[in-house]
Amino acid sequence: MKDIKHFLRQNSLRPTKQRVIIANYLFDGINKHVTAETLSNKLLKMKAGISLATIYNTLHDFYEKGLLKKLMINSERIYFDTNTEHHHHFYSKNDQKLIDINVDMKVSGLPKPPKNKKINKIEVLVHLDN
Amino acid sequence: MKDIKHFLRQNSLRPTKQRVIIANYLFDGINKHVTAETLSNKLLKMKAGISLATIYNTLHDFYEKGLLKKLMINSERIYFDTNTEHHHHFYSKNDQKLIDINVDMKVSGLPKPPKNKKINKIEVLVHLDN
DNA sequence: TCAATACATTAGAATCGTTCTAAACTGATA
DNA sequence: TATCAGTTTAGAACGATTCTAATGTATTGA
Repeated sequence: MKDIKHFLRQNSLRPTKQRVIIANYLFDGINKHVTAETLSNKLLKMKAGISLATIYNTLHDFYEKGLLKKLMINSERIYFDTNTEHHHHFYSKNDQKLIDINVDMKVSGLPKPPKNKKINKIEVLVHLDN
Repeated sequence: MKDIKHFLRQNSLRPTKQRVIIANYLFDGINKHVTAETLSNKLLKMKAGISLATIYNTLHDFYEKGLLKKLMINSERIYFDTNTEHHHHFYSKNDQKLIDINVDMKVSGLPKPPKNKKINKIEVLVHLDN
């Protein structure tokens, strides 16, 4: 796709074959949460012969350009989120699945941060049963 | 310590030398956040010759008995928290340090959970700059 | 008290997600 | 279109964690 190439160039990323394929999938307008593994599986199904190393490289390249958000939900794998706006998540441990919470939420009763520290951002993770 | 042995027995854990040493350190009344690595370092300083395997085993044994909470803050290591009450955290990525938030906080504006799912718990992580 | 045994500890190997390496390849540029 | 910086790749390396299986120890019940 032309616009994906343009999009990559705009973000100082050479539109290589692999990056175009991955970007096309990730930025198709539907927000996604992927890990290197889930992305690899998806690409295998699409018969895009992209090596695991490139998948890792590309996710990190995109992350460094601010095209992806990194989520640290559990310590087993790193999730990348195509929704880079500040938002929160439902997390179902059972399904290993994340769901965006796109509504505004307020946290009240927050204590002062420790001396010399400033609050950067507040992350709310809503764990789901079942 | 007598009471630590008793405490371990109460939790169906044999009070072995290693478990007594580790429990004595972890449950000395001061809440702690440890990883296998930080605990290992601490024990090395105390010249308690406890193998890494035992440290992992013990942390998991304590966790399984509900004596520790597992925290998934970043994906590099697993944190164990001696404060097993429901509470939140400040997190300084810079210092790789966690600070308990023990006051009550309220989250408002939460959307309905997805169908057939129930909210288990809400975790608030306050990221600190600097 | 002591032998039997069930449970714990340990060193080192294995595992698994991720990163690194260095050689081959390719998009951009002049 | 030749050059070259940036990219891809297979496979090695890495680091946290788990496993293995041999050795050690707390508990039990006679």
